Amino acid sequence: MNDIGIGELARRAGVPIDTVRYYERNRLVLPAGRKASGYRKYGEAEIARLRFIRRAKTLGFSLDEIRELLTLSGKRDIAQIRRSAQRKLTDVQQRIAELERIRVGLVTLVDQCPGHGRAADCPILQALGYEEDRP
Amino acid sequence: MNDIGIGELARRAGVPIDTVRYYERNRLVLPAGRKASGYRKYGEAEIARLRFIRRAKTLGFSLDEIRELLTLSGKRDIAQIRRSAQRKLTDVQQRIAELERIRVGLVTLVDQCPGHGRAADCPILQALGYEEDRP
DNA sequence: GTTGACTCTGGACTCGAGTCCAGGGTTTAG
DNA sequence: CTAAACCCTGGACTCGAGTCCAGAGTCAAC
Repeated sequence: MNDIGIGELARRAGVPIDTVRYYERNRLVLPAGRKASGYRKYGEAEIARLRFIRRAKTLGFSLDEIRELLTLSGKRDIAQIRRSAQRKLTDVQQRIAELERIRVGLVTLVDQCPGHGRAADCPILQALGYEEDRP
Repeated sequence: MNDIGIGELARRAGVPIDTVRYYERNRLVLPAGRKASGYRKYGEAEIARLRFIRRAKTLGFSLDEIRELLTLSGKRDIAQIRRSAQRKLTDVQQRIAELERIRVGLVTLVDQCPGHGRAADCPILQALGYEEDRP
């Protein structure tokens, strides 16, 4: 079950090989080990990790943020874990709320759009144009 | 209420001035007009638009995608609007679902983390490591 | 009517996140 | 044994999304 090469890893995780090596250089995914030849070896854990990275990226997290997310549970200091996790959590909740607004805007657009509106009437814009004069 | 300059627009929307001009070059925000001097003029609509762009970006949308979102309701062909909006909607729903998984992972981490786990036990990883062998 | 803040254009620069070689070794199927 | 497919390192390249000038014009207020 373990011990797949970088090629298979890349295929199973859905990213290019070069990207895997790039992530390694940036300490996001380390090989489980190396063969005598120097070939990288990976297992199931690395596949999951890569898939997580891929998803988190489409959600707008930077590689730095993803690295943080991934190392959260590997930390020693529990208080610090909780603080970091709490911060990320707030962030994630905000993102969900904003996507929710966009979703509502899109639904409105899909099933009620009169087709005659100015840009200013756009339900998506309306869903997002609110509050906060100084960010 | 209308007729603010690029400086005030930038301040109110929370983006740098250069970015506003950059967005203009890329057809995301056009000035409402120009003064005799050539100075750009903006109104409330542009503030809302810029804020929308800022938020959408943190959600992982590219400028191209955001342009699409913004022009959706300005189109003539209703059928096409509905198709595009439907596609975006699916996308947005997926993002929400994945953020929801991350959120659950973080909550778990925050209020149940035993502090002794291997990386493989990380609730965030677990929340995202699933399905799909070929993407 | 000059000073300081604001704006213009055009182009160069940066930075994150890859992507793509070149020039080699390794593994495996036939 | 050898060809095809895989993998290695190091470094150059790209692309999106800004960011930062230089050199020059404009506006407000004193």
